[in-house]
Amino acid sequence: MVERADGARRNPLSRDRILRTAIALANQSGIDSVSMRNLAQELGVVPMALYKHVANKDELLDGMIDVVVSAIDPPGEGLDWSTAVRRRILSARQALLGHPWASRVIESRTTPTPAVLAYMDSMIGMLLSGGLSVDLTHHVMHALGSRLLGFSQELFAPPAAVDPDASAATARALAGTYPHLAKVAARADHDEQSAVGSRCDDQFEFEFTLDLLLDGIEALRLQQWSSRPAR
Amino acid sequence: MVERADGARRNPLSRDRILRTAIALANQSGIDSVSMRNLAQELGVVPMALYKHVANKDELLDGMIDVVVSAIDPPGEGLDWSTAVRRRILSARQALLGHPWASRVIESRTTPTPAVLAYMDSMIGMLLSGGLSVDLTHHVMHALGSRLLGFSQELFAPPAAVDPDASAATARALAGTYPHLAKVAARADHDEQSAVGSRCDDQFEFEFTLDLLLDGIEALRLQQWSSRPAR
DNA sequence: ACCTGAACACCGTTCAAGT
DNA sequence: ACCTGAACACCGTTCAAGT
Repeated sequence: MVERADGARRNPLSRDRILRTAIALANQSGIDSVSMRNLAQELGVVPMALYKHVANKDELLDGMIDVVVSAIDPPGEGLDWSTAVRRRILSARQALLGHPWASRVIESRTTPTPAVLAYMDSMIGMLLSGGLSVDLTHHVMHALGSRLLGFSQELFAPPAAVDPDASAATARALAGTYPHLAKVAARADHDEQSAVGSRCDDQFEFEFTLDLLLDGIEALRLQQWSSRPAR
Repeated sequence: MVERADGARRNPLSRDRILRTAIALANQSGIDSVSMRNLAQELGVVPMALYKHVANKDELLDGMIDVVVSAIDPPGEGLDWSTAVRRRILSARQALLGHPWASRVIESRTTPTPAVLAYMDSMIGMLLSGGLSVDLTHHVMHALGSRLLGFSQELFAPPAAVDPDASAATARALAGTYPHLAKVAARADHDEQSAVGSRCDDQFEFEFTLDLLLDGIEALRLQQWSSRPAR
């Protein structure tokens, strides 16, 4: 048989190539299309070939997460704690924005991956060196929660692009059943002169909430707040 | 054939019975065990029998959510907005606490269910009648996000009960790689005199964050904050 | 020793055959 | 008209057979 330039030969399978292909596949076709079988086909190999580089699907998902999380900027230098944390969280948000599957996958893990642990450790370091007590830092980590990684924690995924006519009709119908909701949605729509798609400025909402939390935390730090009575 | 007391006869299949069984199954064995086939077996019917009462699995999940969300207390009367919202969110948290699968399922839906929409509408009503502007209310709904339904938005599920010896060993190992994390975790552990299981008081953390947000929002209301310049 | 096809135990859902 | 067994197109993973 002639030594033809088959993909496997020119581009041997590796954990790195598997992860990069899996991420590209998830970005393009959604996380549900990342099955071992489908991914193998994408790579031009038999499904079982993947199992030499990843133990199982969970390890594949962990690896995908670590690639994404590792792309978050390192802490900035010479900033007050609040600005430094703010910038880093916004960087995390940017890192995750191109990988809409990532937040769901991260949340589904029962055990944090190394890159996530390293990120959390670094974040805690920023808080401590910013003058927050160990006690306050602990509660702040809980309060920021998944927002640390840039999750918006909104309740619903942005509704896919909708037919304007249909959405106008349903909007009218909804206004009858959910008058308060319609009132707020109408206001938001009006301001952005969109039809009824209820397009919110996600970046604004994210920063609004983040600042609400950071400002509250800074106030607690200034008053030397503690979750336990001083002795 | 004798008229025997078979389950199907005494207890005919209905949408309600399907939903209640599905919820019980999810509570007991986890949401992954709620498959159409498994659920059917639990009910003593053939899988296809379910499809007469629910269109498909998505509709089943929507139904399960609505049952849980409908159990949240209605708004209290005669309270200031902040207290009323606080109580209701804590009630939502209680309602969801017995259904650990619910938050993940709610987040996985692309379209909100009727009960969730009704809850959100009611919450918006509470904010508006509490004196928040439509503009502020809009941003507050984003800021509270899934917390409105009692989600803690923590990053990782509580680690399942761990072997103390093993966890002590890994804790020492982790302390080397993640020193800041270990410092905060050790402090939290010490205070609760637990071993190294890192048992946090989830209720305290939830209320801490909720109050951080509500206090910040009340301050914005008092200063008549607006996301746009007054004209 | 390495690789992989077939198999196992699942899934949600369709569809045609049976009553 | 109603019900349901078999089938379809998947899944992650095991395992034994082939090289």
